[in-house]
Amino acid sequence: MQPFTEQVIKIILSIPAGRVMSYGQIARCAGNPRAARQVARVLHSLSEKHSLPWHRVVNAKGEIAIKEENSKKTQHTLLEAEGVTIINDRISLKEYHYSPAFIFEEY
DNA sequence: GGCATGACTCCCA
DNA sequence: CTGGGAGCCATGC
Repeated sequence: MQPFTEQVIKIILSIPAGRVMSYGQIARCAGNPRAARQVARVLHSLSEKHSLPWHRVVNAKGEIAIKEENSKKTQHTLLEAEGVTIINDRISLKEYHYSPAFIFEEY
């Protein structure tokens, strides 16, 4: 067993360029379907320290979840640079949603 | 142990 | 489409 936070970090690191995952799905893959908020919290506090590809993480609607305009713009730019098309600040989850080959079970 | 925090999600008006 | 409200729970002080 590993801390939920580490599971989350590993999953985020496993997201390939040009793909995105929602907070909810990351939480599910970490074995905790209702921990979407914890995922958010992890990013809020650890993204910079761990150099995580947080720009590949969006909310359930495929929109950029971050509030700060500056970072939001950065994420938008980074995603398009990886080939993700963003229409009306919305990403087509059908096309870009990523399902990891592994999944952490309940621990 | 208690309490606040959080870049969420789901549901309904 | 927007907005509000409830549920959710790991983490840190």
